[in-house]
Amino acid sequence: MPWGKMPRFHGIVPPGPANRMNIRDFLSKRLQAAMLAAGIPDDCQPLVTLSTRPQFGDYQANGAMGAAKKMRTNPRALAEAIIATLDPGDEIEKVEIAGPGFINIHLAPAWLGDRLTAVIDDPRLAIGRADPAQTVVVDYSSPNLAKEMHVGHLRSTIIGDALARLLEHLGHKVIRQNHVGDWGTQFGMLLAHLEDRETETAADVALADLELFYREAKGRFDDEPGFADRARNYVVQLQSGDARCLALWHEFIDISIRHSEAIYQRLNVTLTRADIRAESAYNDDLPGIIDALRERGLAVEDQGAQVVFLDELADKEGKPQPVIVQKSGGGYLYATTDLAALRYRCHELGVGRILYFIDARQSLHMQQVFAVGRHAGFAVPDASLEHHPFGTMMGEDGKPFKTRAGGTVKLAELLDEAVTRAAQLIADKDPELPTEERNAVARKVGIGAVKYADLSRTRTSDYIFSWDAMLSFEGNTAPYLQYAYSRIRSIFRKAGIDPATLTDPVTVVAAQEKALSLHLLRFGEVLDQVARDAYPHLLCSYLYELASLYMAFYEHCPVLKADDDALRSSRLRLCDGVARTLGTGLDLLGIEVMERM
RNA sequence: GCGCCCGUAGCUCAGCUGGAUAGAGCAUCGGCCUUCUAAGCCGAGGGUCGCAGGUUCGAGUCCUGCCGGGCGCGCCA
Repeated sequence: MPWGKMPRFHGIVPPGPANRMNIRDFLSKRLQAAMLAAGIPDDCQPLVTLSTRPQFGDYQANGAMGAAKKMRTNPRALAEAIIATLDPGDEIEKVEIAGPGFINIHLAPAWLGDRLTAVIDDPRLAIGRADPAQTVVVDYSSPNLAKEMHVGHLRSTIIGDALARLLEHLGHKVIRQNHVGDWGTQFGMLLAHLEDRETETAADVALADLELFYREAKGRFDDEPGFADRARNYVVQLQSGDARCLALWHEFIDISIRHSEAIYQRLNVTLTRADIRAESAYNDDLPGIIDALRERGLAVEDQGAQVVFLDELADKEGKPQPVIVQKSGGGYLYATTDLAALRYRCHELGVGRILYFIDARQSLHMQQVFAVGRHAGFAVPDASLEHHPFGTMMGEDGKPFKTRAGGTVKLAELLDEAVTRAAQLIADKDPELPTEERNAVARKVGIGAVKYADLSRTRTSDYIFSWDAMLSFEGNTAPYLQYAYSRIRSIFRKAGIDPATLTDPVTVVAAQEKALSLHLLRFGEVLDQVARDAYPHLLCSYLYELASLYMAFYEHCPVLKADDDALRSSRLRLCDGVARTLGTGLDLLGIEVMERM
């Protein structure tokens, strides 16, 4: 926005239903204004953060120390000068100076209660819709259709889905792109094997175990004389559009897609067949990509291949590193396909932002695709191209993950085990739950635990796969959050109250209520941060802390048996706010909640 | 050789533009179910934040070097 068109504020407006400013930003602006009034240069930041301990208030401003250094003055005296000019309004109850010049801010409980009441009154919990909305492509999951989905596919699928849900919730137009691998040499191998198998049994039966089918084909490819040649011949025929090969290929792809669809459905992942835009969809575009690169002088022939050398991809000595876009035999590579996909997304889908959730090992590849894509004009200049990498899954020995047999753990097996264990636990804890409900709860708990175990880790780090951690139902896990939700719903069920009918204000009295209120008011801030940085673990941490604070509140503050009616209705509303925040947050992570568990 | 990521409690991990006494979960030990679901709550022990320098009033966080682990670096995807 040009400066001239900036709205003119005659004061710093506190957060309210009409604006989405979070408390920290609000306090920052209020502090900044006070600093200016105290004669502090405007390049000094107030540095407002959450306080580390209750005795240091709710928020603290650490900017006085830095400013004092710049001004060569005493930091405590400067802090005094700042709070002398600070307008506390109705929002700030008390401001104190501590240590070398920390400014500790205590918010007014009455204001917190008013603010929280407004948030709870809002069906969207004061989470606004982006204006203008952005068109965002989220590229995720993208399994190889030659094989069955295994635990290694979890990260991209689940993290990508969480971001797609979140961006949609924030009002953006999200286009999911499942860039499945359905093309290339390995499919020749599978087709040759499929053709042989089809004569003896139905393809569906042969493909009941995709992984086994792949291994059989691979085995024949490596050992059986003549098989590899047949496989390669299939690839050539496939790419030249041979009808019989295409029919066979379609049959295989269809079965493989049905498998991944079944996994998505079990995982509560929003991807559908309509979101698939496979590698093969770009097959006809590939010659044009090479032509365009050559016309612009970007691709040159080198050792028989078409290669792009870019200065910005140079090594330390300034020697440009190669990006091969066409093999010496004329074949295309996945860089070529990714460039075609990039062009399609930028020029046909018209995106403002593309998020790729792809393994960190492909960082260099993504960097190359982005760089070449920009130079070639496949990417539009104002589109944000973002690779959000994730780490490698390691075994318990700290080395890349393999099962004892040397293979991978199938996703379907992991999910089965999770649901089975959850069902067992429910049978022990609550044998009276009707069978149908028990199954539904077991599914939500088991699947939720698996997803949360993955989502709650920092995306970029390598991580260790452990059955126990994946299938734990205690501590910082999805079931803990679901349990907190169910406990709240149980209160409303017991009281026979529909929380949507409540209109009473929240009054913040007990310490547990204050901590809970402050935390609830940070929800929007966390969502914005996750939408920007694509780190779902931040939302997990937020929700876990919310549930923790609620559990403490639950133990210490009776709701239905509160001392008086006003307190009772205030606490009921607080419960409702927590339940809806937990429910919304978990839904954005693709994790379901339940009325009882 | 070059590049990217990582190294925090016995184990698995957080640690938000550098802030005050580095936090959780699991595991261990001790309490709490005649009161809204004990998948819970309260408490205890457990750390030279890989090592060494540097910048800073202040470093787990920033810079340099080293050690250790993972990954990537021309015709696989």
